[in-house]
Amino acid sequence: MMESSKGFSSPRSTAFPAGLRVLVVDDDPTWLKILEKMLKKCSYEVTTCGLARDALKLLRERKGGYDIVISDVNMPDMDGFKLLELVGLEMDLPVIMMSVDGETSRVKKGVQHGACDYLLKPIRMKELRNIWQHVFRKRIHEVRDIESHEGLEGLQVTQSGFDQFDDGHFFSGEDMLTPAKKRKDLENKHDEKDFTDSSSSTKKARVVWSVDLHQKFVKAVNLIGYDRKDVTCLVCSAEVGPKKILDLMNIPWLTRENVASHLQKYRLYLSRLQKENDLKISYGGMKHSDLNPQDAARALSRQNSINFEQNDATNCNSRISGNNLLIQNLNSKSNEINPRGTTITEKSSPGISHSLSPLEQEMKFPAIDGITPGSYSWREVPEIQFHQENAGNQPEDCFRRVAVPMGGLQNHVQIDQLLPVTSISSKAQLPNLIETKPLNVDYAISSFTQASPVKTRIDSFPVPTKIHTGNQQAIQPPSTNKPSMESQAFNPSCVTNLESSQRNFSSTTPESAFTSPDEVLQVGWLQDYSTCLGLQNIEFPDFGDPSMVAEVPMHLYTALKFDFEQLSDQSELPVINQGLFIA
DNA sequence: GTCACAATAT
DNA sequence: CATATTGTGA
Repeated sequence: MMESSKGFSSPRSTAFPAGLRVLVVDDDPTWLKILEKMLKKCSYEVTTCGLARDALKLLRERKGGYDIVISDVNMPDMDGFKLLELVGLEMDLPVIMMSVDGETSRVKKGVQHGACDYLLKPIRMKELRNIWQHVFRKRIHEVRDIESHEGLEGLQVTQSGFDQFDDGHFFSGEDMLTPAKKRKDLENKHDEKDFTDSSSSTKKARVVWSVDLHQKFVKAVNLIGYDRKDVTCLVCSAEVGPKKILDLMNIPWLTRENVASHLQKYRLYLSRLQKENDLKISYGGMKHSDLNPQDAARALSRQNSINFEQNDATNCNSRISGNNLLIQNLNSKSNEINPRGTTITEKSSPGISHSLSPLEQEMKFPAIDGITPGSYSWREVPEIQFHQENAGNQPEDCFRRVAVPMGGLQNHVQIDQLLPVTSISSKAQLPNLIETKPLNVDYAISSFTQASPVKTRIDSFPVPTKIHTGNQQAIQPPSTNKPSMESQAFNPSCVTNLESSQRNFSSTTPESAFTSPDEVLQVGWLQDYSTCLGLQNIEFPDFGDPSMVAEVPMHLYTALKFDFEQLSDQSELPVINQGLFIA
């Protein structure tokens, strides 16, 4: 820290870039001279060094005596990369590498291993003039890190995996396949613990509103307005505030802001639904205007807690079923349909004209909407799956198996930096596998395996008993990482169990249940809290994870869509209609 | 480029 | 606390 602070703070007199203390290392005296001259022209404070060894010595002796290092790659006494490594480990200074050739692999290597820049000789003034940016950038990161120092510790768990390179083998012969975009460095061991760590820990963990988490959220809301008749209303009313919800949810790591954000999204979602409903209704001819729906809802009275679920369930069905219908409606009755709130409105959809477009989109994807990563319907997942099962969709089947592993991964918090390469690869692979080789589950799984561990998500989802042995951790702080999931993920038995459990479920509740609107409602009801939630969590954990569901191939969605259309057709969600907020 | 989401700003 | 804006990943 000392070093960083003194950084450019010392030359207070001059504007920041000026006085930047640069250490230049190059075995070629000529270049050394040239660089020195150029750098001085930039008003930098220059120190030159013909030997990497000496440079290192200087750096060690005067910790914090330099702001940045510029080093040639090819040097007799020590490989430039080695110097880079040591500097990175010991003082975490920005290092710029340079060489005459721009061989890609070499540049790559330099950057991968922490060089903040790689310059090719001949070096021009303008390149040097700007090097201060690296110091500045680092500085900024430091500040950020300090500020957001909080709970991240636990999160860093998986970190880059690069951490333990401090021993010499840092640079093995070839390039490492994983481009560490940012150099994560070394432990702060050595005295100077500068919390600097600049590059890495920069990002904050994002809260992922998994189904599970959302359920807690909903529950909390219901608790607040127990006597309310209509949840939608409730949610949108002021008495529900984020603070209260947060308290009721009782999830330590969650912040009020998190809840507020989610609430906002949820409200938006509800309002959107309402609109859809209205449209549908009017289209259907039943001038809606009221009642039945309300009454029904009222009947639920004290169970309004359930309303939520109900609503959701219903909505979901309607939405799904509606697709085509709705769209048509829109076209004919474009009325007030101003789809979403202002925010979203702006997003006029492509091709389609006027106000319809936005809505159209919604309608178009509703089915997907719920499944889409991050979007998860507020509760319909299980049903969808259901139909899939019935449909006996091949790919689906496969998909499910593959997906299972992830079910346990429900994550509430996600660390951005980690995902990069791996997560991508896994995603890329899965779909293909599913589609092309439906039967080759093993293959899929295995490949998945490789990817998944890296995927850094914090597992916290109460996994189905059958699959996972009990749900030890209902909610847990981001800090916990569950290695267990890995093993679980690939345990074949999991798959089997899950499947059977699903079967059971299906037999219990025949698809017919979904045929009529009422029934839909009932089902939703039945399931309500204990049941519904239970089922969701226990029976269909895999579907609980949005990310996983996301892997479902498009055609599947399509298929589903149809199913639902037939099943619930005009079903109007009684409950939903209720005065959704604001209206 | 678009979209949804969550974070953050107002 | 509500709502608008921004940043980000897909």
